Amino acid sequence: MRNLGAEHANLDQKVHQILKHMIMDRQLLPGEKIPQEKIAQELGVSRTPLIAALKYLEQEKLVESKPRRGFYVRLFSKEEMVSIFELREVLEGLTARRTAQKITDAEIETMARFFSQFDLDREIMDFKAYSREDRRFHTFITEIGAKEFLKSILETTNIISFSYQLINSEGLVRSPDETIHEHLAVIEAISRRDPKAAEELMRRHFKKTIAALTRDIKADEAA
Amino acid sequence: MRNLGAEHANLDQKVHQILKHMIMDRQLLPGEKIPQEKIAQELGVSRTPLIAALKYLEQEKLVESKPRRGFYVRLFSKEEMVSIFELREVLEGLTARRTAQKITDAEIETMARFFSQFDLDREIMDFKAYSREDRRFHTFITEIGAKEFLKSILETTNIISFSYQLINSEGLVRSPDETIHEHLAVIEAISRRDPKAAEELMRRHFKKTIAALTRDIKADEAA
DNA sequence: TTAGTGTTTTTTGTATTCAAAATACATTAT
DNA sequence: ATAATGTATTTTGAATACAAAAAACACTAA
Repeated sequence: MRNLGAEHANLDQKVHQILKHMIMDRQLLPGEKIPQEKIAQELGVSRTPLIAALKYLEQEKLVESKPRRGFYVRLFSKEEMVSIFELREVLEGLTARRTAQKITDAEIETMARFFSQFDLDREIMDFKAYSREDRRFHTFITEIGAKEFLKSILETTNIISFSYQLINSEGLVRSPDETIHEHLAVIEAISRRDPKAAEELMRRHFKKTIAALTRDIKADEAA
Repeated sequence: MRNLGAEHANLDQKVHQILKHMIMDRQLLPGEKIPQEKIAQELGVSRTPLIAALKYLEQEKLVESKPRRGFYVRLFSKEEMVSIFELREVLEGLTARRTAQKITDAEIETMARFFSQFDLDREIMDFKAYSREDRRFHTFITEIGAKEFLKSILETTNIISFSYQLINSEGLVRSPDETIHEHLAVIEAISRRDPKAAEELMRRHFKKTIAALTRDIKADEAA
């Protein structure tokens, strides 16, 4: 194999992205061991950048290293999912606050179009489309309100909750008909440039999701 | 050199810890380039685990990699310090809430002894001791209230604020005589097992610090 | 002097190598 | 058959090797 060594600046970031997608797309299943030599060959790189990428993922908690045994795709329990949503509650609350402080008029216009494809009077059937819009919305807010540190944390917590959809097929904990109103309320508060309300509403949105998750867990335990 | 390779399970975690301390203790100064070969030799390891450790630190934002140029100790501006304290506000707020929910009686007793060495009627002169107690307190709360993900994020934001002392020699933004009452209020709320108050008071504590920091920045700009 | 150019040295990113550990496999004894 | 033991294979963690890029240095020409 040719020595790519000095030609590329960042082979491990590339590998990192690929692995992340493999986990998100469930090509690598939770609990599974990651075969280093095999994947390295598939990607046409040596184990060096692959291991670097795996260590990134380890810090992002998407992967776990058992010393002398290798890397395994991480498995999250429902309890851990609750912790992750609690984190998102405070982090995205902060993001919403900051966004309300610094959003531009043009951005407010763009934001107004989010969720407009969905009719409030009719039951939302297309979960996939709604889930996608949900992500787009949270990403949009993040882009405006979060600086790099917060952004990188949010990115990984988001990926975690979306890639480990324990609840239903599209990673939604609650029904769109319930959450769309909360989303619109957040949008409205940000448009008003009301940081306090934006943070409060975003947190309430997550708190409800956490409550739903907790209920699910209790139901499981009863069963 | 002896091949430690297969004897140790985790050389890079060890190197990571050492580097972290070198940054905290200002043996490596912000902006400085990290000489890989030199440090590797000092620690008696090869560049492999050192680079792995540097990549950990990169994700923690303590270090920054300029492609093809090497790793540099990260430099934070006052504005970025504000962002970091905003993060701590919401994260430690969450931690305080969780701690109030699950603290044991024994832990409450231990917690009651925090800051007891300081006399409320007398001006606190020993900044170093106070700073140490401050850290101990935040670490104590974290141990109880934060699960792994939150814990690891808190650890790095803490290190950043304490290692980049822009304000005064011990990394304190405000005077102990001011903050000790806030600390005691948080302790009291947690002892009462009042999650809401604990979170609220912890956040208020940080909000005041952020306000002080912001004032400093404005004063700088005027000068 | 100073700017520009060529040359040497150092450092970087990645591949390769290697000993030790873990695992898989086979063989024998029960 | 099943368990216990020994042997071969694979995989891991880390050192080393090496080509290309960057930095340091030296020399010449304005």
